[in-house]
Amino acid sequence: MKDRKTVILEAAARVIACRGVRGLRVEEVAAEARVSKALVYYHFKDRAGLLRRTLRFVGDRAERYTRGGGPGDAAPRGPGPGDLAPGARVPGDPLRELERRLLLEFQDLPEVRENSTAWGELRASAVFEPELREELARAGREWVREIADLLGPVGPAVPDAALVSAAERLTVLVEGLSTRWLVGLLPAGHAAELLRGAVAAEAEGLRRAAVRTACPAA
Amino acid sequence: MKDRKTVILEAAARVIACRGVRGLRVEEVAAEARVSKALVYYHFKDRAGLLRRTLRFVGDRAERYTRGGGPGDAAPRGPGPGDLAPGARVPGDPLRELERRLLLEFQDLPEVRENSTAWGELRASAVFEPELREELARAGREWVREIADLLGPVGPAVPDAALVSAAERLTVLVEGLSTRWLVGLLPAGHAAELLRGAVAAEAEGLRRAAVRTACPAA
DNA sequence: GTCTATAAAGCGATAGAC
DNA sequence: GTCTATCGCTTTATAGAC
Repeated sequence: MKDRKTVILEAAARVIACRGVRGLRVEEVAAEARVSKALVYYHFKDRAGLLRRTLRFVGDRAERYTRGGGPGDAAPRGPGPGDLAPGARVPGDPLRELERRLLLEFQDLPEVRENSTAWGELRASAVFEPELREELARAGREWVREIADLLGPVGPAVPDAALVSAAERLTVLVEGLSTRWLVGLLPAGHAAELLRGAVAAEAEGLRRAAVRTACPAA
Repeated sequence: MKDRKTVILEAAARVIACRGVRGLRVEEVAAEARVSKALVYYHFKDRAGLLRRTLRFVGDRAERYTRGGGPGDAAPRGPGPGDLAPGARVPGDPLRELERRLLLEFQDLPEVRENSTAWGELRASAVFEPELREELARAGREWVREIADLLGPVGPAVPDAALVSAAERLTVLVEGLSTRWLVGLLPAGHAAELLRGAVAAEAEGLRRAAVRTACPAA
């Protein structure tokens, strides 16, 4: 049972996806949600409030499709092999699992495009609006932590700092590729290929680091 | 002898650096340049014209500090070893030269910040404004080509496609790191460290690719 | 909670004098 | 080329009825 407030948030997400944060007009959101302008102000106080809540709303959705899981999710049906038992972590190559996870950002689904666009806008806007930075930083840390954990199994005894550095590079790269993909400068297939190359390069680097840690003499 | 037109362009670059492309107000540019609003319209026709010319102006400046060169330049005094004879290409390790080149984007100079900010805005805006894409694509291709050429010397007989892929990843990474740096989420030192790690990982990957090309049996 | 109507402000753009 | 003054549209935000 969707209340009007949620309807407005979904509408705002769609508007941001095609006009950008700074192109968002309260009136257009109201029209998209089929409510009056005044109702938007009633629920969200002002334009800035609407923006804040929409960004959080979008962030919550991203967690849903990102960690495959709960019922009712938009099934993250990656480009990989066939389906998996629900909830089962992919057993095979941990690198493949990591790739699959990162490639979710390039699914051509409306929800994914909306989320990627909104996050791109958030990043870009944060350069000029300091109050957006904390949320951005928090989301970034979680995202890096998740990827670092997925990187762990590539080899035994890799120092955590190295995992985090590699994860930081990979997440930054995914963000950049995502922007280019959204702009239309980079087909999803090419983005995927570049990403796989980076994953391979980072994994190789980590294995070498592990060797140096294990036997510093080498 | 700066004419008013140039003064206005410089003012516009500063305004973009602290308000963003989409936060730019013609009136603020006029005030920053200490001229009347009408004069801005006289020289640039309308807001869009001002934006176009400012972006080109900023792009030209970037080439100046990026390829070290002509007289009167802001000397690109990197964090590396001491000065070099003017015009001399660094002779030593080609990887160091590449790193130096990429690290120029993190110099804490007003001009560099302004340029990075403006390009970040251009990228972000292009998601919603298709007419910006061509210039973005052209600049991107040149930048990738330059980095690919710098990557060439890491090993003999590396296929060009591999160089281009690595260069694409590195440029995307630099853009992403630059954004985080501008936002204040990432100190320049940490950005430099991550970048060095990526350069090392990519170089190692290229060397392995070269080996596979040379003796496919391996 | 939701609407219609309207106030108030912001901002791009132009007219016309010098 | 440069200024002052102003027009007119767009957009945010509020008042007040239901």
